[in-house]
Amino acid sequence: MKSNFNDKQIQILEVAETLFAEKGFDGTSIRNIAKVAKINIAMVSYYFGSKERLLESLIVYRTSDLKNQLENLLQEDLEPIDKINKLIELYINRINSNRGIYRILHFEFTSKKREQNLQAFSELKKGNLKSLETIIEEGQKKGIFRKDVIIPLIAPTILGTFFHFHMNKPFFENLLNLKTEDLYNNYIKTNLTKHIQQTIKALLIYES
Amino acid sequence: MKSNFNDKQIQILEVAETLFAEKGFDGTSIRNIAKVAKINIAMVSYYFGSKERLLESLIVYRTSDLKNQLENLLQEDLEPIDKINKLIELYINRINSNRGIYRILHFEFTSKKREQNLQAFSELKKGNLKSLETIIEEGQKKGIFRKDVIIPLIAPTILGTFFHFHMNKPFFENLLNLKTEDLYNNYIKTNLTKHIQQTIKALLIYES
DNA sequence: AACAAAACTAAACAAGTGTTTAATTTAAAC
DNA sequence: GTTTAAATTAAACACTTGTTTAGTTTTGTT
Repeated sequence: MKSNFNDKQIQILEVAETLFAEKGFDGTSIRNIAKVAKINIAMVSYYFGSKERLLESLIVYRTSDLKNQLENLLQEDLEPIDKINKLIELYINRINSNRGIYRILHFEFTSKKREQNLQAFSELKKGNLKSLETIIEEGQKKGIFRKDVIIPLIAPTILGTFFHFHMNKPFFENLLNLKTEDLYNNYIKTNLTKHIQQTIKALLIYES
Repeated sequence: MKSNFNDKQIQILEVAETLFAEKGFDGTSIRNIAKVAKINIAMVSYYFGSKERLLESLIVYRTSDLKNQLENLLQEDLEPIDKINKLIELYINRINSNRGIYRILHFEFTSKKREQNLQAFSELKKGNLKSLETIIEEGQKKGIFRKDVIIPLIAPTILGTFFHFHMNKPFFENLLNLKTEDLYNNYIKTNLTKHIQQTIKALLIYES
């Protein structure tokens, strides 16, 4: 699918992404965006209509291909537990390399202020949940996964663990001695991902 | 410990808590607070000095007694796994009935804008982690808990799961048919808490 | 009752907000 | 090369922001 945005729009969107992620939607002004993107302040209204619509465009711009990635994973010929592990890796990787937009989604679309624009985002989440459900039910049929787990709560455990870690970045950088950005990213890719995989595996396979 | 705030200050703090939680710090104006609290707009500056200092005061006002609760739990005569379960219950309960301030902490103190005020909050987190560590090491010594878990990542799993659930409240209300506030709260107290306890137990006890 | 400190108020302040306007420059089409 | 549309601009718009000021009212103390 070709992007519907031209170069200038993309330039604005990416500056907006950084600033919204850093200082929040309300904490970022159009003049702020314009200055960093080196454009005139009227260009935001010209291209996107309003600040609010700029945010909507940003979400469309960033979340359009996750669905495909998940569907491809479902088709792969793997054991359920390996699919789960791959799904976790996919999620963490994707969110971690698109921190900006996910931080924004996490922040802006949970406040009462913007409940309306929620629908597209909600559909995305429902689709993701469906994928997870398919994999787990597959494992349950095969007798590998326990059946008394609450599937919709597994997503919060996967994503919540990552987010809570990342939201407290300065705290964990200090605690775990992750002095450079590389060390921090590496810790996420190895230890944190492993921890989440280990947790979900234990939850799904453990028999009391 | 007697509160350092007088009635009027507490009145302002509680209105600020609700509004900050609903619309964020930047999304809430002093005039907004003043209107809801039915006070003059100058009173915020008069009592707290500034909007920023009002936020600081709010955090002090709300997070002063968690430490004691945790220390009492540590002293109780319980099996490690029961202590863990009780700790999870304590956390969820507490955060759930103080949603406002924890939402604010979660939102405002993870952005670059307010990294300075982070210290007191960081100390609180370190203390909490220490408590969790004590319990888990006790279980490991007794041979009940596995030893290859990364303890600092367990807190993100507990708190992150709850937060991610709560941050997506409208989504889960819809998905799980929790039409009233009571149903939603009850789901947290029973199913969500159970899910987290089950997850952590599986993680700590599971042997591959 | 007289005084002083605290509590409270309306008004003003300077600065910043998102958006619109009208004019100008650039690019594309013929 | 002229015409037409798109892109870009500086300036202005009306409004909101956090904070301060200079009073007034209330409260407590002697």
